[in-house]
Amino acid sequence: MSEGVEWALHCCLNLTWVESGEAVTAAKLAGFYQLPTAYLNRQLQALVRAGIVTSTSGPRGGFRLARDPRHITLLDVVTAIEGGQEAFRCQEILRKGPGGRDDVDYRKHCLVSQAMRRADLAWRRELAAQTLADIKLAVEDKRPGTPELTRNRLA
Amino acid sequence: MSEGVEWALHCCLNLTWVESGEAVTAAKLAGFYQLPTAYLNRQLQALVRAGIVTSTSGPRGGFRLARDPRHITLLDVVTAIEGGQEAFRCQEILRKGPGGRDDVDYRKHCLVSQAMRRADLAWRRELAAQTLADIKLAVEDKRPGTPELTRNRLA
DNA sequence: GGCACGTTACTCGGATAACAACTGTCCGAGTCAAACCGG
DNA sequence: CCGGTTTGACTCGGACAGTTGTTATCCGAGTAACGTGCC
Repeated sequence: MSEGVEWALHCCLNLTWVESGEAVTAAKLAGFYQLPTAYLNRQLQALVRAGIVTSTSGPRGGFRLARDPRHITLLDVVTAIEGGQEAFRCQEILRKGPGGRDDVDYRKHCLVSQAMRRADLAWRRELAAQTLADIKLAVEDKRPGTPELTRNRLA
Repeated sequence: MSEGVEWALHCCLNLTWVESGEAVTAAKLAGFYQLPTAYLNRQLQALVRAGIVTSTSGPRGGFRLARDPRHITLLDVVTAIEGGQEAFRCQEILRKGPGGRDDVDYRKHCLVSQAMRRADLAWRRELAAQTLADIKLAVEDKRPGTPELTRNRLA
C-alpha cells in the first residue's frame, strides 16, 4: 500500500482540529511532519477529487475538510489514495484453463476469487466502521493538549 | 498485491487433486493455465521456502503439497508469496511531528496505526479461516468432474 | 539373470534483464488580498 | 475619506525525472532413471 495513505490520514486528522472556515496550505501540513511538500500536495489533490477535502487557491488559500469528520471514514481516505480496486485482482486465469469459457465472469464464479473477496470485504468493513471523528476523540482523550497544539502549529 | 498469489492459490488447489506421492513439474502446472513457466517456478520456490510444498529434482521430480490441505490456509499461501508484512506499513511520521519522541514505538501507540492494524487483522482472520480443503470440497460440489479432469491434465 | 557403474536427460534454483508503479520535483494557471490612485 | 483599479504574491494543479518493486527470462547444479557391461 502506498505511503501516501498514512500521510493523508494524519493530515485529515489534523484538519479536524483547525478552526472551521480556516484553510491550511500544503506547506503547513507538510511541515508538520517534515514531509516533501510537493508530493503531499499530490496526495491532497486525490482527496479533493474524492470529495473529502476542498481546496482554495490564492492568498489565505489551502485545504479544509469537505464535511463533518463523523461522516469521513478511514475507508474513504484509503480509497481516495489507493483507488477503490481490490487488493487481490482476479485475472480470471480459469478462462485459460481446461473447460474455460469466454462468456463466464470468473470474478463471480471462481471460488478462489470469492474467498479472497470475502477477506477484502472484511478489511473494508473494518475501515468503514472507523470515522475520523472516532480517532479524533480517542486522541483527545489520550493526549488532551493535541487540539490546541495542532491548531497553533498549523496557524 | 502480486499476481503470483492467484497463480499460487490455483496451483496449490490443483495439487490437492493429484495422486498422493506423485510430483508435478512447474511446466505442467504452468501449462494448465498457459502461464510463463519460469516465473511460476519462482513463485513455487517461495511456497517451498514457506514449507507449503516440497520439491524434488531430476526425472519424475516436481512439486507436491507438504501437508494435508486441511492444514493449509489461504493466509499461509498469501503470506508465502507476499511476505508477511502488513499492507499498511506505519512509517511512524508522528516521530517527526511536534512532541515526537525517539524512544516511543508509534506502531503501537499511534491510533491511526492501530486502526489500520485492526483492519489488517480482520483481513488475515478471514484468510486464515479458509483452508485449501474447504475450497477443494466446494469446487468438487460445484463441478464434480474437476478432480479427474485435473488429475489427467497434470499426469 | 543380477548387480554395479557410467551416461543422459530432466528438474529445480538462483542469478540476470525488462517493465511498471511509486516516490519525489518543478513550473505554470488561476485567484485573492492588498496597495495605490483618483474622486 | 471612500471606491475602483492595478499590481503582486500566493496557492493549487498538472506535467516531468529518479528510484524501488514486480514481472519475465535464462542457464547452471544436482538428481534420479536408464542403458550398458561385467560377474
